[in-house]
Amino acid sequence: MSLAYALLASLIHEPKSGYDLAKQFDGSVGFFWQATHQQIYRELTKLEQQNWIVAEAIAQDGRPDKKVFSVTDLGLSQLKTWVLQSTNVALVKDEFLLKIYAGYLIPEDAIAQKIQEHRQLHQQQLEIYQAIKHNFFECPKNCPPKARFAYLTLRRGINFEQGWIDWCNEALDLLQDWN
Amino acid sequence: MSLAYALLASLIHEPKSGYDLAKQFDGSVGFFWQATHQQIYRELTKLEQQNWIVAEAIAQDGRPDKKVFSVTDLGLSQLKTWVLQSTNVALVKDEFLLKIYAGYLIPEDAIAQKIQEHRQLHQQQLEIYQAIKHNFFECPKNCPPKARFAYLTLRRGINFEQGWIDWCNEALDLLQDWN
DNA sequence: AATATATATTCAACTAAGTGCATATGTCAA
DNA sequence: TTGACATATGCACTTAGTTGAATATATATT
Repeated sequence: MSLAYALLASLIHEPKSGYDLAKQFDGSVGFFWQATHQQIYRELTKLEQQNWIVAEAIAQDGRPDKKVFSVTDLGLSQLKTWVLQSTNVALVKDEFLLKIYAGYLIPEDAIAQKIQEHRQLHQQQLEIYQAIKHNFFECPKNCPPKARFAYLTLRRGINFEQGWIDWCNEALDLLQDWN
Repeated sequence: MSLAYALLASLIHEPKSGYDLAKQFDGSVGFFWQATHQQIYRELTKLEQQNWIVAEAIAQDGRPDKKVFSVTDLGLSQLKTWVLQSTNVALVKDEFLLKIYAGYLIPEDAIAQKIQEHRQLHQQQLEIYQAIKHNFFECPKNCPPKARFAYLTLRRGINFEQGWIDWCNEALDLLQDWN
């Protein structure tokens, strides 16, 4: 359902093939929406039938042909309508928190180790975001509007990862404190 | 897949009926895992067949009978095994961020309003979490281990909501600044 | 007396999403 | 010259999740 709009948002940013979309949408939309290539090709077929997007066959020398999709006027107006609609807060579905909740069932050093591993994963993601920030958004004020809004989502990514790291540190302190 | 373990984690905390589980699992697991009552009853049937849980029929005066499920030894060991397994970082799927990403397509005051609405929703959730904290976790050090781990998940909820509120404030400032 | 709300469970049908495999073409390196 | 990797797309199957309704009992409200 939202996948359609995620694809439109990515394609309007810049036209691309299903293959390109599958590679994490473009390393940008992919941070807050993902889908397998199966889902993407299926959805693209649907969107093309509805005339929300059009395909252009591009012959490539060497590589197989690709179909580059662009958003139509109809697709653009559908996307705008959707963006303006009210949005519910996304539900959190997090296996890790489920495991923390049941953490009293396993040895304490095992749970501490899990938290440390988790912190490292978020640390890595934070570094990715910070690299993007320094490479592309040194001065977001000078960026065109399109990039500014992408920057806002990046800020949320940084905020999110830092939040996890802070929580991991706090949780490890509390575990120690409780001993 | 994880639903099974979410149910086990909730049932081991305290045995309950499908109906109880459906009411947001118990206002606790429900903050980081959700399912409809359909999904829950279906999964409970499966878990009972596998002998991971057992049902006890409770006759109630007035109300219809209910089946109260408890986790078996087999179920407990399965849950423990699962908790110890490695966990990937949960993928973020967030419609709101998708809309922010495409925010340059709509008028700026419309997007600012969306951010304000979003901030209010997170503010409300934060207040819920803080009320739980003050009512049940005034002194988590004195709580039994089971409650301590629930407290850790609550801390993450507070951290998460505060993170969103901070981001909303920052985003609104940036939008103003860019004008 | 009728309506709404809450408890408690289940069936059927559907859509969305994910896994695995199949099929092409071509590059590059061992 | 075989094997690994990257591009590029698609089908079939399975599982996960949603929607809508049906069934049953009891309390509270209007």
